[in-house]
Amino acid sequence: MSDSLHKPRRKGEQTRASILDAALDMASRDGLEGLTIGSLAERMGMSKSGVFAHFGSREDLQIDVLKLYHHQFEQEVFFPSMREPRGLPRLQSLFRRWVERVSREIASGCIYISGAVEYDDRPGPIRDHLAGMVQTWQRSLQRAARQAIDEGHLLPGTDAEQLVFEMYGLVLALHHDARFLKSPGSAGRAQAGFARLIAGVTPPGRAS
Amino acid sequence: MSDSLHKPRRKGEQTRASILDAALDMASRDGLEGLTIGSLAERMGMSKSGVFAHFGSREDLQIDVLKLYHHQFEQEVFFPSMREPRGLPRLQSLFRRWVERVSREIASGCIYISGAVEYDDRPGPIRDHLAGMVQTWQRSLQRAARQAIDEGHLLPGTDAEQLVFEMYGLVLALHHDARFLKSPGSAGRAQAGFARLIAGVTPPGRAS
DNA sequence: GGCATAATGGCACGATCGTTCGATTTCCTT
DNA sequence: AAGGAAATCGAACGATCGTGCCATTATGCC
Repeated sequence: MSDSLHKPRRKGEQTRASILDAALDMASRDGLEGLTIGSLAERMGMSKSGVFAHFGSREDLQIDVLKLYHHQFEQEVFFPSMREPRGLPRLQSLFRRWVERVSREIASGCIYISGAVEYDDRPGPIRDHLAGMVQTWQRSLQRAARQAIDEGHLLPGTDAEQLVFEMYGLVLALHHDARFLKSPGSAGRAQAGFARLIAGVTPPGRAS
Repeated sequence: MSDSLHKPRRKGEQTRASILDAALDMASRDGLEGLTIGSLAERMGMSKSGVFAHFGSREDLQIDVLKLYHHQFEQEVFFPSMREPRGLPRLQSLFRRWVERVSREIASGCIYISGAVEYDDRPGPIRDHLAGMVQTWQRSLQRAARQAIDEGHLLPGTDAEQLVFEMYGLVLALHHDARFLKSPGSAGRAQAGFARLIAGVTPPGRAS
């Protein structure tokens, strides 16, 4: 489970890593703002100050959780898709892996999505980090879409930003319906929506 | 501003109504869970207990805020659209007024959307009320979509639930990009996405 | 204009929060 | 094995939260 394959020279570093793992899990469930040092310490079987000592402040802890989430997201969604051939295959892989990850996260929750609501009106370093990560992700999708257009996989004149806007909407709807409304089949709906979205901007005569 | 056109016989009723107005505004900004009796009292220029006395508990206050929001949403989006001719015009009116309302709410926020994230893993009466309202709204959209199919405005075999899933996604993306990322032009993207969505399930040869 | 009643304020309680500080235990190196 | 550094604990602080209780003020009817 632990994503820390770094050298655990000191013991404190590996406890810190396992604290971060637990914090990420709790923040996925209750939101970054719902992450509390007391409950985190209780889950770790440590004292509050023992946990606290590993991070300069709660805000630093939250930011570290954010960075860990970003790292996992990259490893699971972004990098594997970048090994797909550029153009439509890569764009499709990005979306498919994204949907698969969010679907698997239904029991816990996606921090990019919950964080967007938690920090949409709460300025500060956490919001800045989060917004930067989300924008990075959206720009990656836009770049893949533009490449698909350049490769001739999608119709010329296709609006890449509009495409990504609607892709993001499909994942948001998936997260909303599956996690909040507990509605089954949402992942399929997201995939179906994406298929129709792509079909609308694909030159005639192609196989998926 | 006050949505209470009810007879303010007692004075307490109208202060209660103005408290609710302020509470709705604050909850739109900071979320239902961020709504605090202390700050609400400060904004009203009252004591905490003075505010508290109007509601049996904070939870009751939150639920009343929810009901007020639901009422306003109905008045502004649902009822006016129901006066449109059944079928595609009504469905389009529902979406257009919905987008317009969420666009106007960008400075404050949509409680249906923020609440979905806040209460996706927090059982209780608030979640139950909220989920009921959202499901009611989705079912209204589905009914309008089915009627549009029955009227022949949309292709037979169109999946109404899939249509509403994607409509909801467009509004979620609008809320996300506009409110969190402060990205301009999101309302236009939502409208464009809806136009494309409808065009895909419309029989050939029609004017909007 | 008095009087019952409603509306509001003042104050305190207990819980929880992030954070600090000093003592104490555990680790790692030589 | 010993000693210094790192890690952890225990207790407390101040702030904020929702809530209960009782006194006080304002309201509206006869």
